[in-house]
Amino acid sequence: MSSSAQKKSPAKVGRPRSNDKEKTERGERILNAAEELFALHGYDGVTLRTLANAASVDVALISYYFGPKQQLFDTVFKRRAKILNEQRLEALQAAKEDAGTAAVEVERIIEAFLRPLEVAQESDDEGWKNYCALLAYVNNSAVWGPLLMSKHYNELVEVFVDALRLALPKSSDEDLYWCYHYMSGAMSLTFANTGRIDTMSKGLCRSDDFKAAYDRMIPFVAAGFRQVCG
Amino acid sequence: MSSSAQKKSPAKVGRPRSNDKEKTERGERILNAAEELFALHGYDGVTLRTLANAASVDVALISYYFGPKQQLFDTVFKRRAKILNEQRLEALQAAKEDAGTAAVEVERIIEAFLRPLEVAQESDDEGWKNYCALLAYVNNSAVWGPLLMSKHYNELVEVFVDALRLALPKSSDEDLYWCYHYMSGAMSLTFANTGRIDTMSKGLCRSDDFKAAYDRMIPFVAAGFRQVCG
DNA sequence: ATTTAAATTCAACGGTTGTTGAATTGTCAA
DNA sequence: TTGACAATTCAACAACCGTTGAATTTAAAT
Repeated sequence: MSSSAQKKSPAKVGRPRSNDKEKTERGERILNAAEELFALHGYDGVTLRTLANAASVDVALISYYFGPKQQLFDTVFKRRAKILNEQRLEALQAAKEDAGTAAVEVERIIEAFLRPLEVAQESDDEGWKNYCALLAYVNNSAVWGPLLMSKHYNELVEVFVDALRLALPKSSDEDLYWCYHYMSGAMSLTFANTGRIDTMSKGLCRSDDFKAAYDRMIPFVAAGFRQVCG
Repeated sequence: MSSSAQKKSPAKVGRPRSNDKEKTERGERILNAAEELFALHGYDGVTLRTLANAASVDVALISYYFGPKQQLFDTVFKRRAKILNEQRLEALQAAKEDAGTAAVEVERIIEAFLRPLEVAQESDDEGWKNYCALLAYVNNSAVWGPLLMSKHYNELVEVFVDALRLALPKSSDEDLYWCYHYMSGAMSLTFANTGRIDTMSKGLCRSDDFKAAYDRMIPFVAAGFRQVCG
């Protein structure tokens, strides 16, 4: 009889046959698992071996595909940023067209900014929920935030602040950016999905009731903008 | 000639003379450095050796004083929670006394909840700024949040939600808790002090201009509460 | 049919991790 | 004075870290 305590499958070496392909490719599986684990434990809380295990892949394959760990993190973060920005810009564009020559209302702008995130978090693709949690981590990190957020989201912010400036003509830019900051914070904590509101409210509210979260968040934020920037 | 590349001081072994005592005791120095490093890099991003170096202390001393790493983290988080809660409850109590038999106004409640944090962040004791950043980290972490936030801050939350319920008698508890959640998020991102608003606003706003942050945050949040819970 | 390249596993590398035990030096009470 | 104990350093532990090179198998190109 062979060696005892044999835990893993035989694991054949070499390039695999192309006919026995898996449902999701290995590269994608690594990114999905990385998304989830980085969001949950942060950059330093995830080891490549844990990740490899979660993705059912050999450790060395991660480096082979994505280079050093930092570069993998970058790739994960970048992956969904483009899609998200497009959806939000599209929503803002639609609001602009509805408004015609008039300035878009504050509520509509906030709606265009936030609602796509509800859609993402409620998506069948579980990965979107993980990505949002990752976004929360990066946004709140003094190490990653300044690099990654600016690089991938500053352009979007400019467009929305421009729209808000038109909707709130009496406001100063200083007021506008601070209010944007509060909105960003409220959004981030919703992303983080920590389950804290569940225990706080003794089960009355649920962290993953995204409809409830965004239906209230949009009027909350809009009223805040009007108050400070009106 | 002795060994070259001698970097550290001689480092005498054994208990030090009690007359050559340092300005801040070693135990306290460890906690201060831990506060700063954990806030900046998260739990897994800090090694005990880095910490020991930052606190000018031998690695083994950390375990000697505070036990395993997790326990140290707990101790750091716990240290300032009590003081902070007391100051906020005091502020709320003062507002209640001003109001007499009437319910306290929303603005005053939010003020009592948030203003002590501005005071803390502006304190001469740099440690308070670090603690706030740590609070942001814990609050946004799905790993630490549920444990530590509930343990040390749930009682305070109850008191403030009770006050808000009185100030907004038409509101449902569900609305109240969600609005509290948005406030908590806006506050957390301000704590995090990532410097992102600086680059976003091209230098117009500064992350560490706490007066500017809280002077706008209080009316922003109050208006949000009124809108959703009015 | 041969060669080249891609995809994979395995084993190892030097370095780092949290933690502990032994040794050392000082304090303080008996 | 002695003895218990507190505070500190040092050295070492096994485990784990990210990364790389060699070997192997298959696919694709010539």
